[in-house]
Amino acid sequence: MKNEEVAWVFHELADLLEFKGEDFFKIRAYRNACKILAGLDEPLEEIRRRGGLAKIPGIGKNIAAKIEELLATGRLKKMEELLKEIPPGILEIMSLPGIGPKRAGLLLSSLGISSLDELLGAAKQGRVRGLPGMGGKVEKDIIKYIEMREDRRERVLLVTARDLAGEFTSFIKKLPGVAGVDAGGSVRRWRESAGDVDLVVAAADPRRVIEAAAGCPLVSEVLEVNENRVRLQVHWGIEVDLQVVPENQFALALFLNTGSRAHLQRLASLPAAAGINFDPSALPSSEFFSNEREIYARLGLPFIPPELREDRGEVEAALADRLPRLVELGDIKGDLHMHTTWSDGVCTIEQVAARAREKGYEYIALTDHSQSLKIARGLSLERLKEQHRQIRSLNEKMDDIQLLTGIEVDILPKGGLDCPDEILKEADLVVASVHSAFKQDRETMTARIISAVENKNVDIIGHLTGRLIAHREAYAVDVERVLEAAASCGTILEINSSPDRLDLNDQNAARARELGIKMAVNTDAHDLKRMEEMVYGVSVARRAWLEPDDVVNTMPVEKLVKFLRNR
DNA sequence: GCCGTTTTCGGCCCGACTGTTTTCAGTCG
Repeated sequence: MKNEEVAWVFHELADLLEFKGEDFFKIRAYRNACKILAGLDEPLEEIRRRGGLAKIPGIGKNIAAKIEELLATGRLKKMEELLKEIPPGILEIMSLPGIGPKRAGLLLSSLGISSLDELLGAAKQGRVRGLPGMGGKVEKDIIKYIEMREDRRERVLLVTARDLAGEFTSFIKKLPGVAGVDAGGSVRRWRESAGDVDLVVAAADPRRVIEAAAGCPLVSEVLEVNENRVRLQVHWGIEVDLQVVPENQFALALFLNTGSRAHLQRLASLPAAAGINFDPSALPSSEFFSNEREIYARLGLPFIPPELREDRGEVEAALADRLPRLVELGDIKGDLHMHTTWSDGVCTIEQVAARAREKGYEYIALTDHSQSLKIARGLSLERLKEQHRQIRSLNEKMDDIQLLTGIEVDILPKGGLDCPDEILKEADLVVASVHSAFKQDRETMTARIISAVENKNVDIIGHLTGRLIAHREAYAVDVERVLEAAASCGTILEINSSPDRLDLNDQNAARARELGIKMAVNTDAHDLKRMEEMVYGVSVARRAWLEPDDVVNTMPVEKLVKFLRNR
């Protein structure tokens, strides 16, 4: 079992216990374990082998034993017992915004509702309003959120699609007769979510590859087969579309498969495109290309990176030879938004710094939460000062990486920041973000965020819109007005790399670039594993046409420090 | 359920918002 799968069991266990009304602290211990396990960068199997499970901070004897059981049997007795008394649909109901254990319990006991379908039906018949504590608004929200979920059921986060593409690719690669395999489609263009995973395989014998692929342990069902394509349902709730082509058609197939449709249509309209069939079903073609560069050259164009292939002006830019030199992961020299055990992170400053050094970063900023965010153990002013003292003293001991003192300060509901200016002034770097009162009206929220943009001590605005992809809408905020304010104040905007945030998104980041705003691509990591998510933020930057100069954390350390000081 | 140099029990633990109320329960981050 993978770490994430084990972590997920504890997440569900916590939900079930919450439904039962068990002890708050016990539930919190499970939730905490879930967070810790998901953040480990060593496989649990290995930790178990050397008997280290109970030594993980936050994992005690009981949870360690449950992990053992899961790794050994793939099951958890306690979980199975709970599921005997609680219908599994309850977990889905509880995951709706505004529905917690109490309301889920009430729905079950008074209306016998134990699935989203039943709940939707009851809400539409107006049977939910009238239950104690639930009125028309709750009922309307229930309908809204369930329908929203159904709309999105077909798509998964990019990170999930990429993980799946990776696993499937390595399975296919090992098959005999396979000369190459790569993912196309939205996965290759790094769109924020994907409807399926498109794989292109180079092999002489399609039937053999298709048969073997259908036997991959990830596959739950074969949906459709023809002579060189197969559509497979995978256990992760997503489909894989596999196309097998002869090796000399691979580049063209991957190109056509990558899309987007709009990009291909735009290319097809070029005079130089005469003779090329842009319909993927026209393969095999009579023209051969050994790579995509040759295809673009044949069209009279320089290579266009997949992230740009959206028909947002990239073809015109290519024709004029004015494609951007896109920022790359290798350009990133540090991470400016990270959490440690001082607030809600699971690693110490030393652990984070050591990993950053391994990654070749020149600097990192430690930005733990501010005092108001109690749930994240936000730092009191005293603790903040103490942390900054520790960072400075650690800094003196390390000559190959610079640790910047920082804070992620809350932007308070009424505007203003959760930390006095004289203290913010002392920090090397200040990220300001909204973490409360998400439902304020557009005017209030916009003014609130602009108040932070205009504060001279704020360097970066964190995750500007607060959206969680497929889970929570952005706050009602007039992004354009905030961007204008940021442009005029010189405030940096964050591209948060967390795969469920990606906030700014590509379109907002592109607009910010037009306005001359500098951006910072940050992970907001709470553990070592999430430090690896930088690549997702970089992908947003690339889709937004950002060059290294647009991104402040491509600067070498001296330049960055000077830049921050002179802002 | 976890933790501990004040250590094997007792502490961990918050405030704001929302929709429903007419004084508050439930949810959330």
